[in-house]
Amino acid sequence: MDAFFAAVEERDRPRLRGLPIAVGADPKGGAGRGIVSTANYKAREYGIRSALPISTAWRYSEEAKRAGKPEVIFIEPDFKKYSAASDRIMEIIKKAIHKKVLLERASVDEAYFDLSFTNAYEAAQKLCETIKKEIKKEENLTCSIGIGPNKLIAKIASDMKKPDGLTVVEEKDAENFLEPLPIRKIPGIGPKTEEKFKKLSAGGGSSSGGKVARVADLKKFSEEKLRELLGVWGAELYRKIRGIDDSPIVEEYEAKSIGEQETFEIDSRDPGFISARLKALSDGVFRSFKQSGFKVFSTIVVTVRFADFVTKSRSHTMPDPTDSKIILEFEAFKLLMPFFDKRENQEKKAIRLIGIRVEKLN
DNA sequence: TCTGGGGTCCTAGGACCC
DNA sequence: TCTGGGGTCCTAGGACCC
Repeated sequence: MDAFFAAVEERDRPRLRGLPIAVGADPKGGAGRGIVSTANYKAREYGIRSALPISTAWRYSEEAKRAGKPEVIFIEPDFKKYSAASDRIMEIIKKAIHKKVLLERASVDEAYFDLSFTNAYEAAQKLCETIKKEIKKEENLTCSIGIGPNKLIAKIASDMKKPDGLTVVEEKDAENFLEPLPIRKIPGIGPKTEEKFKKLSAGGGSSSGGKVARVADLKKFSEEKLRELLGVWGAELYRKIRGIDDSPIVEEYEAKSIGEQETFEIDSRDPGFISARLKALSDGVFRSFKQSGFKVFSTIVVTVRFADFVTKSRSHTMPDPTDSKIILEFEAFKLLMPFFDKRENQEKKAIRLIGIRVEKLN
């Protein structure tokens, strides 16, 4: 889906049509914590995009206002609404593919489906055009679709002509399609890996060659070299940049963990306050755990992020799996305690965030 | 710029077992 | 005397994705 959360809000509030919209944390007049979840395309012209601190987005909006442009509309996310829209969109796709093939809901606004039953790229394209039209008609939302020989190519293709795009990359063109792309376009290459390669020369150590910026540059590395640089993931990457991906479409998968975390409005050193928040988070996690249908959990993880963003976690695996809310709270509290201790927290740093998560679910 | 909240997967060291 | 090799589980941290 294109700018999904923002698009839903814009759709539901006709008076906002055409205005810059940022869905995310409450900006609180520039003092808000948190980030932008989704910016619509108008807001992107202001430099506002996903993951931008909401305080920065607020500043950009103020600057635009002074320049005589419309100010940004800030909206807090309504996940229930997006999830309901997502459900309806998935139904539209299911209907279009006759329920006979696999549909993987990769996230609230992203899905993979197997179009090989169409037997030809042209027919697949036709079907996707129908799906786009149907989503536009039923939900008044646009999406961008990529068609390719595997999930990797399809995903990258879907991003090529946003918004409202449809991109087809046939198997024979896959390698040529990838070569000119910045390496960041490969799912799994994030900011750190991009930086790492920027510092390397494209010759894989040889003196010639510029920086490794594009997939074509990455292809000069041997599989062994990529493995050395990135471990197991390096070997996968070697195949990915050649357009090879045999990951299957997975209809449903089981959760491996359930957790909640919370960034405080103001960093805190108050054990009473922090413990109370931990209890509230435990309650929430326990509720989700119960709803999930799992019967027991074995491991509890408590996370603490300090004011300087240094993040620590402590975990405990119990000898016997449990379904007890009391045990969850008690063990979480035991894991949190050391962070109030002088030895663990020598400078008595204030705490910015705490989180709790349960794992080893059964 | 000053960094959310929900997750997944990988790595590396240490304990422990045979 | 001073010590193998294979494997699993636990813990903590880090990178990444939407």
